[in-house]
Amino acid sequence: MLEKYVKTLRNKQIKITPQRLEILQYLDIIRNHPTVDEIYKALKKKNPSLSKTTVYNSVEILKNKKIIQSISIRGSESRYDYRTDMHHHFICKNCKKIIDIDITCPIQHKKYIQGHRVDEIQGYFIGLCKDCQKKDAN
Amino acid sequence: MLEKYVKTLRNKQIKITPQRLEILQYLDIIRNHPTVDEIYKALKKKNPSLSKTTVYNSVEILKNKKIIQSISIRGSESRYDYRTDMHHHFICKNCKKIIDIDITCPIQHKKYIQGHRVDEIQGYFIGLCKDCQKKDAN
DNA sequence: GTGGCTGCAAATCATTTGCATATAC
DNA sequence: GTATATGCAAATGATTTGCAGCCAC
Repeated sequence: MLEKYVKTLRNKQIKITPQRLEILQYLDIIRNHPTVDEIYKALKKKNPSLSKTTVYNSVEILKNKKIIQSISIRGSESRYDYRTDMHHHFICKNCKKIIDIDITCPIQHKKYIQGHRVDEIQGYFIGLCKDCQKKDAN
Repeated sequence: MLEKYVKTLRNKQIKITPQRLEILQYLDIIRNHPTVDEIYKALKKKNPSLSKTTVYNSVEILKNKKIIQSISIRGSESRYDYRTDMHHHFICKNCKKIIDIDITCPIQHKKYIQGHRVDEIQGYFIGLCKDCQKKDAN
C-alpha cells in the first residue's frame, strides 16, 4: 500500500524511512492542506515515538525534492499540499477551509513578468466559501 | 506635511496619534513592504520611546480599516504595503526584494470562483529579478 | 473626565538548532 | 560500517497578552 510512496522517494533518491512514508501517505489521503502540527497529531496515534522535529525535517526535504508543496497563508503556519502541479487556493474567512482552485489565466504561462524570471506562482483568493454563504447572510 | 495622513485617519474615524501618523508616513514614503521590525527600527530613531507593541497595534488597526495592506510571504514575517489597490507581488529568491506587479488577468474581475465569493486576491510570483539575472548566471 | 492608546515585560506559538542514539543502505 | 535520519530538549524569533500610566477628544 505504501509501495507507491516508496517508489516516489526512490525516484528522488532520498532515504526511505517509515516516517516519510507515513507523512506522504497522510498528505495524499487527507488532501486537506494540513499544518505540521496536524500531521504530527494524526500520525502520533499510530507511532507514539514520532517527533515533531521529524515532521518538520520530512516536509522540508519532501518540499525541496518537489514531492510536495508548501503554502503560507496570511501570517499563519505553513501548510503542506500533496499536489505540486500549478493551482491556486481559496481561503474562507469564515470556516478557514482551504479549497483548491484549478482556474488558470494567461499570466501563468509567462516565463518573464516585467523582466523578472518567474519560477513559481502562488495565488490566494480570500472570501466566503459556497457552504458558508448558505449558512450566514454575512 | 502630515496633514494628508491626519485626513486619512479622520475619514476612517480612528484616533489620530503621532505614532500612527509616523507609521503611515513611513509606509507611504518608503514603499518597500517593510516588516514590523523595520518600521520599528526606522522610527525609533526619531522617537526613542516608540514600542514595538505600538507598531503591531497600529499596523493592525490600519489594516482593518483598509488604509494599508498586509502581505505574508512564504512563512516569514508579515510585511506592510501602503497600496491597497489590486496588485500582486514578485519576490526574488536571491535578493529577497519585493516588487509590485501591476499586471491584471481576467480572473481578477470575477466576483465568484467555483461558487465561492471572492473578496480579495493575493498573487505571489517567485523567481529571479531582473537585477539578479544580470549579476549571476544562476 | 474617560475610553482608547502607548509602552513595558512576560507569555505564547511556530520553527530551528544541537546533539546523542538509532537506522537505512 | 557509515552517513543520514530520528527524537528529545533547549533556543530563537515573530507575535500576542496583561496591565499601569498617558493622551486624544
